[in-house]
Amino acid sequence: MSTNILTAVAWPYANGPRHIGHVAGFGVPSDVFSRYQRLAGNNVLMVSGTDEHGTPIQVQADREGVTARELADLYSLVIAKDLKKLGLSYDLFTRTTTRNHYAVTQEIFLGLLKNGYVFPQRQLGAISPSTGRTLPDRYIEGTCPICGYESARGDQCDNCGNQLDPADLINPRSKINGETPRFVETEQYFLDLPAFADTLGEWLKSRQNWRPNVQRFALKLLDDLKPRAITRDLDWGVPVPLPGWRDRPDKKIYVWFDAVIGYLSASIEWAKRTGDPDAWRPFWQDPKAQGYYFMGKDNIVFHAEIWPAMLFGYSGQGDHGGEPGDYGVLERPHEVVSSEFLTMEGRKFSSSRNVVIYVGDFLSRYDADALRYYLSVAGPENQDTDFTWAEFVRRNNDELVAGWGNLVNRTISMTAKNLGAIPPRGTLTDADFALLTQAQQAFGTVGELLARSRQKAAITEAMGVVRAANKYLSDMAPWKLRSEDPERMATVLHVALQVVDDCKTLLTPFLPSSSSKVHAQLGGTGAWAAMPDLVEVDEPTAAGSPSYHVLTGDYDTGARWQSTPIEAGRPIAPPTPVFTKLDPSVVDEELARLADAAGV
RNA sequence: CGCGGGGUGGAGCAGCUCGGUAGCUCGCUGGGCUCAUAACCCAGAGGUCGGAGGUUCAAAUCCUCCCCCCGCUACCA
Repeated sequence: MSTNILTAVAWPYANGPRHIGHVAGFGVPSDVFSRYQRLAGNNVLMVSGTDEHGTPIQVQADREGVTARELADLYSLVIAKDLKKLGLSYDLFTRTTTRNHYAVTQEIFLGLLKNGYVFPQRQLGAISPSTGRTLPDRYIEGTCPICGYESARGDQCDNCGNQLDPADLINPRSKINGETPRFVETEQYFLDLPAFADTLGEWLKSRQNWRPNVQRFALKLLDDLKPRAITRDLDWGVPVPLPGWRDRPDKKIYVWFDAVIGYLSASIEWAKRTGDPDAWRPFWQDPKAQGYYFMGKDNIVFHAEIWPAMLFGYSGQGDHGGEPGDYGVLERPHEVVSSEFLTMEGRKFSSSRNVVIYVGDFLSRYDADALRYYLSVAGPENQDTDFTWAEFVRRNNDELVAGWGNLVNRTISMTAKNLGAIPPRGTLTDADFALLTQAQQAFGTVGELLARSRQKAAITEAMGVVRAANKYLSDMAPWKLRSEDPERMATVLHVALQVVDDCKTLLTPFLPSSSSKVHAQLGGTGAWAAMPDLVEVDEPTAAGSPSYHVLTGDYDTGARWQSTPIEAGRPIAPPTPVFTKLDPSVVDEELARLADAAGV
């Protein structure tokens, strides 16, 4: 009995390349989870895409002298290529600028409106006089009316710490171009969040097994629910689907409102591409389906509060009641899996200050699995963690290479040199049996940890089997048996090879590329862990729209989360190292590169 | 009193929900082995768990107060 599992991965924002902190939050954990669930025999739909609307894209486009669309085109592709290189197994990684996404967003908006959860209201907001666009608080600075600090932000003074209203700033100015913002009353649509206070509270309290910090944080948010504007004065975004609004160049749907709808629109797009337009429904409408949402902690508010509220409202389940829209009653997140933050050599990642390592740069110099290993074993799963190059090199060399890589290498090398093929096994001793049992039981323990998103504990457990196998080889010393007792040597190698094969499977969610290599070195045929493809596509049902690139793939290779008996007789060739040992000098090189970029 | 997370041997972390001789990985010291990308295995040194107080037969684990670090504060995961 397999479960339908929706892996909903936070949508990277396409105003520039993404750094390793981003993929630590949403990328690697969601892929580890999905790959495990597929191995475990569940139906997984993993969707995401680039988030391409909103002011920051527009601002960045202006800065680079291109249109918002051109900027989004550029970085959407850059990001997709990076994620492909990391081996993230999206069923569909698309974009928010598709016709399909616009249509789904507008349907959700109208459904909420019809049920009374969206209403218009006038609001005082800052506008850039030169462009007529909304100027978000964070783009406004001025002199603090309380302490006189000259670089106070629109929402808060960094000097005295007081919360501010941008309209109160003395000499307010735009951080984009220095002009003085105009504060005008404009009409916007609002999402009636207070109408979901009870529904959300009940739902959140009923959630089991969430990471406790996430659940606590989400519940706390409910204490202060206010209606939230879901439109903006902006010409870059999804049109508001109402008479008198649809064609207005200065009113669009708020980027966050459309971004979270991406999970649904991407599922629908995926279904259309499979040839069964209804294929998305089992992942969204079946109460037994499970949606897991992966993100960094700054996104909790959108996934544990706003998105569920939207789903409740669309399904007619808030204080105002209502009827479900065309998509029917939609299921809420089963679990919001949020990571904490990764810092960089003790400092916060900052693209603007060049305290950053971009995914693309990283992967041009180091293997994807080296990064995936680091992020899995030392990532910000439950607390903020610091990325240091010294730690990266150490983890790579002392754990990945010396532990797992060496186990593979010594076992296969000995087999190739002495036997040339997987030997049959003779009578098993207690020690043989103990090791084989430990490996088999690991499928239960590691699997259970992965299902609960305890990935650090899971990979640590898997590496424990690697260590046990290395110890087993030392204890058995098969190299001494070559002349004394070749038959016993064959059995020892058989056991070791079996456990290497088991470890390969146990580590597949974390290290898909290298597990595939091990699979091949053990004489396995066919693909083991499939990788995503980057393909250029057209809109499924909107002829004439521009084509675009998506990530997709067929990930069912038949691999399963279990110990599979190795076949005696399969030829074994001398191995080539699976992992690359790094020279300690890369630490200094990278630190120099970083200092150079930051202009320190 | 804005909110959240954290302070455990040299480094990175687990344990704390359901209190009972402090655990893991790495590093270090000594030894073994030589199949393996000088990798692997064994032994050992090293912490009294940010500080103070309290509850208890017993606290890293519960309560109170304080100190320090990090992040968030709503279009930079």
